[in-house]
Amino acid sequence: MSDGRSGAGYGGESLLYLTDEQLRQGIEAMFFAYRGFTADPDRILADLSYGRAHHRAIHFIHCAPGTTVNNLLTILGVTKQSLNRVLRTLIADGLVESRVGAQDKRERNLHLTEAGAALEQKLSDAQRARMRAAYREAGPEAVAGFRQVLEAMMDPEMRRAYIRLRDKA
Amino acid sequence: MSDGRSGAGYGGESLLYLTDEQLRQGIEAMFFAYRGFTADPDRILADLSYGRAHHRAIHFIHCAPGTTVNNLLTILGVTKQSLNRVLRTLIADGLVESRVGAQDKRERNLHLTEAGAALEQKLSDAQRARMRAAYREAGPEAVAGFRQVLEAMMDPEMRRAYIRLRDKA
DNA sequence: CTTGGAATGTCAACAAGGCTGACTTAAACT
DNA sequence: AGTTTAAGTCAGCCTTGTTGACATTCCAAG
Repeated sequence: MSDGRSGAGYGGESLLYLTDEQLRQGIEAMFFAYRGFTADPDRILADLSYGRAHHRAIHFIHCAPGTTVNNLLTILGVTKQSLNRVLRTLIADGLVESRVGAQDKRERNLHLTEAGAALEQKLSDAQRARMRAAYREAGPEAVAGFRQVLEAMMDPEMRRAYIRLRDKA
Repeated sequence: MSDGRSGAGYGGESLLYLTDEQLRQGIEAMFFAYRGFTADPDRILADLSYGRAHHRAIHFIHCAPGTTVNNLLTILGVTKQSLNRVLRTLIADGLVESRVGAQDKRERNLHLTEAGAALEQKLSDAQRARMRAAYREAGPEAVAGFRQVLEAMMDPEMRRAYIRLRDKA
C-alpha cells in the first residue's frame, strides 16, 4: 500500500499519478489553509466571548432564515444538545429569534434579529475579505479547480447539502 | 484551458467581480470539505480514544523526525501545555519517543516508534485515499488550482512553514 | 376519544482539548 | 555568577463535543 505511489485511474493515468508525497502536501495545505480561513472570524468572536460554533449557527441561519433546529443539526453535523447550548446563548443575547412553528408547534423557526444580522455581516465581511484576496491572487481558473476538488472531498451526504444550498441562491 | 468553464455555474470571466454569493459558496465548500477531510482519521482515532490533536502531533513528527517540542508548537499553533498533554499520552503509550538533544541537552528530539509509525501509516492511508479520490475526480488542473488557492489563503507565517516543509521533501 | 409511538426541543452532566498563569529543572549563554 | 531559554508540570478556566433523561407536540391505530 505504500510504495510511495498510488495506482492510476481509468483514463489519462500518465497525467495523474499521485505520489504519497504529493498527497501529503495537499493534506498539509488543507490544514494550514483552514487555520487561515477561520482566523479572522475567530478574532472577532473572541472579543464577544463567542466561539466558532456560534459563527456556524449564525451563518446558516442567515442563509436559510426560518430553518428549524433539526435542519441546522443536519447541516452542522453536531448533536442537538450541542447546538442547543449555542442557540440558547444567541437567543438570550438577542441575536437569534426562535418562533414556534406555524403548522407544527414542535418545531422552532430560527431567524436573525437585527443585531444578529449585523454580527453576521461583520463576520462574513472578514472571512470574505480573505477569500477574495486569495481568489484574486490565484486567478479564476485556480478558483474553479479549488471548488471542484473541495466538492469531491466532501462526504456524499454533505455534498448534496452543499449543492442544495448553492443552487438555491 | 481556454474555455475556462467547468461545471458548478462558475464562470471564470466574472472573477474581477467577486460577488458575495460566490465567496459565500467558497466559504461553505471549505466548511463541508474540511469535515470530509478529517472524517476518516477521526473514525480510526475514536476507537483508540485519541483525538485530532494526537493525529496532528503524529503527522508532523512523522514528517520531521527528530523535531523539537518548540518546533512542533509553532507548526501546530497551540500552547505547550496543550501539546504536552497529548505528547505525554503518546509517549506513555509507546507511540512517540523523546530523546534528549545531542548538542543542546535542553531540547527533546521527537521520533515515532514502530507502533507510532504504524498508526501514522494507517491514519494517512485513510486520509490519502480520500484525497486521491478527490484529485482523480477533479483532474490535474483542478488540483493545481486547489493548491494555489489554499496557499493564498494561509496566514503569511504559516505559508512560510508550509513552503519550508514542502520544499524539504 | 384516547393512547402509544415518533419527532422535536430542553436540561444536566461529563470529556476532550483549547487557553492562561505560576512554577521547577536543567542547560546554555554572557 | 546571573540571565535566558527549552521543556515539563500543576491548577483552573472555557468552548464545544458527547450521552442520558425528560417534556412537549403531533399523528395514527385502536
